[in-house]
Amino acid sequence: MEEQIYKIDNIKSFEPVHIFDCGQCFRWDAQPDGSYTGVFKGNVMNVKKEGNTVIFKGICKGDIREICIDYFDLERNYEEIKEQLSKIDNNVKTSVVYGSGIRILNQDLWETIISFIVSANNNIPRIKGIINRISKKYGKEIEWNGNKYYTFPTVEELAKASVEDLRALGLGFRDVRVYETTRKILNKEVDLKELENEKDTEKVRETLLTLPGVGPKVADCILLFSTLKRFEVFPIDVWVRRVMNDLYIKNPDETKVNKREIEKLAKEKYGDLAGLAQQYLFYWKREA
DNA sequence: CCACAGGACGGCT
DNA sequence: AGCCGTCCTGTG
Repeated sequence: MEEQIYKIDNIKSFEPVHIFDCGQCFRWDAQPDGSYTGVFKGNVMNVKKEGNTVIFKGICKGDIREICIDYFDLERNYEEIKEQLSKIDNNVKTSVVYGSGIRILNQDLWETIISFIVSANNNIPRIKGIINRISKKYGKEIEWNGNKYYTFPTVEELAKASVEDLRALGLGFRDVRVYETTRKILNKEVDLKELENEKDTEKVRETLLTLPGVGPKVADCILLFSTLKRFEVFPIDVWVRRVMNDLYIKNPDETKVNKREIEKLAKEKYGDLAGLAQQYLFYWKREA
């Protein structure tokens, strides 16, 4: 396949470091020149920002422009979203300025499910290592500029892995969860196509929760960070709990803060933009 | 040696 | 329902 290039001048609300380091994805790596290279949906791509221009370059399965518009959520008006969020309070306003170039990626549902099952009680370097090893062993190889990249395996490809195979890749106790979830999706006990067409968010969440390894937090991450694109959900992890407690609740012991209290607060304050608010707050608090 | 990391799960009250 | 110990592994 031929390399393609797509360039956007005068782009707004697009900062590679914000997008790839705000915790939504695991397959993008910073390059020595400050650009990022990643593999998604069978494509290999490099993203570089020079001034107000973004250059997308890569080996794509279709038209690079259409692929980027979809994956990087380019048709959504983040300027307007940030303006709305800034009106809520000064905390959110500060976080929005801090992570002004964040965008929520349109990631493959299947890959997002497995990735966030792997993320449970885990740290980012190790999560990335595990997903890379899974891809190298069960995905397809793509060569570009003398480097080899590996697509995230399809359901059928990953179904070839036994529990022992997964354990050998370093998944730890998550091996059985990934194995069983793969089986459930393979035999259509959970049909991902149907899930993508389901309008009712609560129904989608309930279905996700039937997958081994998918609890409340992982389900919300899948709802927000995949093609399901539910911007109203508010994934609560230790960092978000910490932020919400520091900013609003102010309980001396943050581990005692009730999760439902945080959910209620997020819904009241952020409404349908709760997921986006979560991303700005998370990035702000974790980096600063 | 120990704590901890972007939780889930099962077995208790 | 809520609480709590345990689950693999690498890093400090």
